[in-house]
Amino acid sequence: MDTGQRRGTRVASSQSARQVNLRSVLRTLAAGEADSRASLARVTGMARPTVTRLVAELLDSGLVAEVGTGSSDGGKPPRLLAVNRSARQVVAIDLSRRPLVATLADLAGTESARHTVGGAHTAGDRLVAAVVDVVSDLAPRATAPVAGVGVATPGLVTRDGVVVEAANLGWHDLRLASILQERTGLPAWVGNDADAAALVEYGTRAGASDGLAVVRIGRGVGAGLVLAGRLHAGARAAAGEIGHLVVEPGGHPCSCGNRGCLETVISVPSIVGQAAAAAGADPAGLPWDATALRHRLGDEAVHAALQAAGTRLGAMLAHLVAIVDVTEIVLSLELEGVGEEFLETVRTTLVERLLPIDGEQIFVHLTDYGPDLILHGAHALVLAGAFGMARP
Amino acid sequence: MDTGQRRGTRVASSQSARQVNLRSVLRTLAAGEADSRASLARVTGMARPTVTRLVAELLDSGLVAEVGTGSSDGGKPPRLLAVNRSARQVVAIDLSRRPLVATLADLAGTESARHTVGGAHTAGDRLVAAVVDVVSDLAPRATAPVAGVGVATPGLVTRDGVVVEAANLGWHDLRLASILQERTGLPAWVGNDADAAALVEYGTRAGASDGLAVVRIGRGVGAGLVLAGRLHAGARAAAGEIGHLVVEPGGHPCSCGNRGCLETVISVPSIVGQAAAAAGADPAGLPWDATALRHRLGDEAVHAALQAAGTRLGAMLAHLVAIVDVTEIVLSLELEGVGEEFLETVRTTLVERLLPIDGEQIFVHLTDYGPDLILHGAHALVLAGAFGMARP
DNA sequence: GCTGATATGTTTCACACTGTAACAAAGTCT
DNA sequence: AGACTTTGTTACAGTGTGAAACATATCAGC
Repeated sequence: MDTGQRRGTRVASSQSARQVNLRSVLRTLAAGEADSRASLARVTGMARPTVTRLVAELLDSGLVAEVGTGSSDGGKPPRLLAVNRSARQVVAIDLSRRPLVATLADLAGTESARHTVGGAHTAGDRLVAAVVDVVSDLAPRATAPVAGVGVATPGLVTRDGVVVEAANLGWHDLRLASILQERTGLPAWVGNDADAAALVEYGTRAGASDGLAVVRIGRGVGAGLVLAGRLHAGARAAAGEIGHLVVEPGGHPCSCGNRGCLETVISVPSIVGQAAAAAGADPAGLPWDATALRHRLGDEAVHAALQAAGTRLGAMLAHLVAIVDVTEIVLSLELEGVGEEFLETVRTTLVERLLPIDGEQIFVHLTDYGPDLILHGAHALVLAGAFGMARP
Repeated sequence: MDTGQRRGTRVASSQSARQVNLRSVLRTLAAGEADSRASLARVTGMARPTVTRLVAELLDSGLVAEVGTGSSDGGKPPRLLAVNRSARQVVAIDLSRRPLVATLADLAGTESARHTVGGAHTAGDRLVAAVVDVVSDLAPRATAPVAGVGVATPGLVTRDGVVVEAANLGWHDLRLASILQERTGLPAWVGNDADAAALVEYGTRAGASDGLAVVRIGRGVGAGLVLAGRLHAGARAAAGEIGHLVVEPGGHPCSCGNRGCLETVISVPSIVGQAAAAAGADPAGLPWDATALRHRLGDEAVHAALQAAGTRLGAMLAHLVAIVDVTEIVLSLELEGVGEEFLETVRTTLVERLLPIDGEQIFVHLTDYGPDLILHGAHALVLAGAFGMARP
């Protein structure tokens, strides 16, 4: 299959057309939009013999299996097809956490191994080596062919897997995808952490017809966008880098040198800090857990801090919706114990800031993946790159 | 050629592959990236015989012509090829102005006829009829085959040419592209006015590698986005509809019922109104011309109003850049006589609101097309739809 | 001025893929 | 049981690309 992550003029030959059709069949099957050769032909618009041939190749490779016979509809009963999710395995790596987390899983995301490696401050070449090592360790344990390696990392990442800038990891213009491919012999896909998160949410959220945004709020703040069914990285791979957008000129100082960046208002340390300040407590060492904070600082202080953050987030999301027109927004909040109340604050502000009709159609949720969101995103990078599959 | 404006699973056959390659050749030639069969083969990656065949078809259709012989580079000299911009004509219609403006022009945009038709309040079915009429009037005057009709309209427009909502024109869920195609017999492309503007600016701005935003400021405010080389319409065709985003909660009342919408701060009527208020004058009947306003209201009042609008616009653009990461922004301001000073205010705010490195790489210009920007956009809709040509 | 080298453009042919038509297979309905 | 329907396959024609060889036209060097 295609190793993905190239750009530029691509020639259309009969062979490349075949790849397109092959992916189309696999994607349609994976999405559950068809379950037999005949229904595949109807859904994809291809002729039945063509589908037969493509399915034959997928059966050969093991990616698809015949799983029984369907009920007849007045004629010969169809032979049911399904993607064999255990036919390949995937190495997924989440570099947004330190130590990094890596898993070996099948196509459905069922884990068979998990590693957490590296000190909290491993960076630069040593981090590259650590990544290569963990792949070299996990890949041989696979009980099925390994489809590839997916890496989700903070920082700016181009479509072809070059980490333009990841200050915290000490990486600049690092051709990570190529390096991994060379040193591990496996195809590799590298993406920004929020982008990867957006990809996996896009694949699993029913409502996300062709657009979705994921907003990650942890130490920093970042967003990932799927627009028109594709990851949107931006001209400089900086799309969704909203953490250091100044939303309160003259506000609190930020690590970047400016004042009033979004991160100074809605990052988890900021929220915790606000709550501590309201309660007159020392912010240091406080847990990233709203329930625990309420016990220590009192309901009111925590509530006020969350209100402030939710309002600011809602205003930012209103801008996001007005500009790119996504209808699904998924939040990944590293502050535990935050629920519906916070979401309501966000939604209320969002609606207030948009035209009434506009705001009503926007859905804001919390992610269902919890802290493993990015890891699943790394997994989804491989699915999308190697098979064109949006859903796991 | 393809009538464009469809969506969904598209089958890849050898014939569709040929269309892709044919467009690739034409686009490469139109962009000036190649000028002979051999150079086309190099740039597009196709084999020389393939290029010869495709070029033969383009020569047959008259779209491309042999324009001479190039200088030899140690071998047989190449036979130079060029797109024949007078081989086709295009009907372009701008519905953002009342009365509407329609032109007949060749592919380069050279006009051979121009009509302004309809009263200032023509709407609904009568406006549809007026559009059909103007096409029926212009098309027969063409001295070359008409490639199609391009319509740029305010409101929400889907990719397949359905006007979902255009309140001022009295249109709701109007399948305008299909209607025009049926009643005029010509292929038609319909797009949002700001989107069309973005398309033509994208085609002609050298700096816009793969992303660009056009922000239109007139009676209302709207933006058009080209992302990753494609028009971005959004999930509900509402991308770039930033006019009624609330940026000053509790601010001035807006026609939409809310308060503090962006339009209440930076639309031309708002700017004029602000200047009038500062000078203690009656805003009614004032001209949309900064120079004239300075004479009537004094430098200071106009300067202050422009400063306020420029600052607010800069803040909005900072959000735009942080979210979608475009590096080129083109402004279309219907207030005459506004120049570099205003742009500097916008740029300064933009840079202040972004990370220093980020802001430096963003280019903000005024459009060079003046009031005909949207008309050229409508023209570009046809070029893009019928030929896949980004540049006129 | 002739010869070899070089780049352009065309012809010929093999190869790959899709779609149509016809057919076999395995059910349902009357 | 026989007609009908739907599924899946086989055979073949049509269309398109690419590789190799070839014709063509110029430059460079002797």
